[in-house]
Amino acid sequence: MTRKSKKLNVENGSLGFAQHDHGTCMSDALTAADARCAADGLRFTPVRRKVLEILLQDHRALGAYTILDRLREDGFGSQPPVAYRALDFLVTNGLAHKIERLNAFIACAHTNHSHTPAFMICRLCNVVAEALSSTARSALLDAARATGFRIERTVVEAEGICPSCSDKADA
Amino acid sequence: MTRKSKKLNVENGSLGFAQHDHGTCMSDALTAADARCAADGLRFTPVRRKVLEILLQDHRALGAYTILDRLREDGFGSQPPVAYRALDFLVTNGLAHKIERLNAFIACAHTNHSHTPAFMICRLCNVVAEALSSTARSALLDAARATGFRIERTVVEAEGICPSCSDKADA
DNA sequence: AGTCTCCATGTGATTGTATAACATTACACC
DNA sequence: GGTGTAATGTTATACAATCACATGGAGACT
Repeated sequence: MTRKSKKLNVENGSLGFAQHDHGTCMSDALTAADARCAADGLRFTPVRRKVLEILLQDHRALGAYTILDRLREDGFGSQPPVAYRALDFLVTNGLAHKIERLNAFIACAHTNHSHTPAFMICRLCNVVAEALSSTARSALLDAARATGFRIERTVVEAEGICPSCSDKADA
Repeated sequence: MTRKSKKLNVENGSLGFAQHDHGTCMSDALTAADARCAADGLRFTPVRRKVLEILLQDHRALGAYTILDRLREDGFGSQPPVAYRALDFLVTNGLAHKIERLNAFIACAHTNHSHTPAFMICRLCNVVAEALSSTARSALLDAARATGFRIERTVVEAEGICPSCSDKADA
């Protein structure tokens, strides 16, 4: 119910909650996406690539209209469907995820594995970390099986305080 | 958004997708809410009570504007904040939950326990079942502890096909 | 070559979701 | 009564998502 700041912004690249080499992280992800699309016969068009680049630039979740603003700056179409269609492509093909809690999107951090991700969202700095949570999912599957519910998709998101913000608060 | 086509009365039990006596279910929940608010010194005002009644009437998740329409029919304020503030009160005090996947709200099915709920959402009939999934939560907690992340809230939602719709499809 | 089709993109408009900001009223308490 | 706080009313707007339709380009095919 609480919405933090208007537009989500960047300060330093942080994947998960650890520092990393952002340059290679980004180019690696892009080449992986290239390979993946080539292998599966998917068209990795300029808009789609650009949106993925935007998402990779900071590891925070970005709202569709923030993405749209950046697309416009780079000369792409400026109407909502441009962003939403690209995002839909990326999400459908596992290159990005939607964070339902924030109505926002983030680049996938584990492009290689097919996975059902879980997210940890820091409500102070807006960093989002992606975890591979097969355990949480199997727990859900058990609960579902008991009632005969057939799961097709799962949303697992935790909101709280990341280690870095926790340290700052202690100081 | 939320479809209303189907119908009203019985469909979803407190756990799983069983039938139940909706009349007593509803009045029980309301008296429980009364007691809870009295005990905690919370003001269960007419708008808040009305919104909870609306949510209890069907066990589907309702969008804020659907709720707002019904409030208007009953002579309450008709602007968005009226609904959102009441919903915020109900969610904050555990009398209702927000389904992030649907941007919609549902009455709590386990008012007595303090719990971290998990939901199963049928994408065909829109019924939402609330499960008490301590297991899924503990799995998340483990993942969080490993990174030093401090969880304050969790969102666990599964989307799929409920038993009832599954049976219809087989027929 | 041509042209056909599919898919992606561009654009304008609209609907749905949520909050900001500020005025006013109801209530508890001294 | 007066004062402080919580709740409500109201206007306006920001943000999220989709519809509908027009355009254009890449590949397939003859």
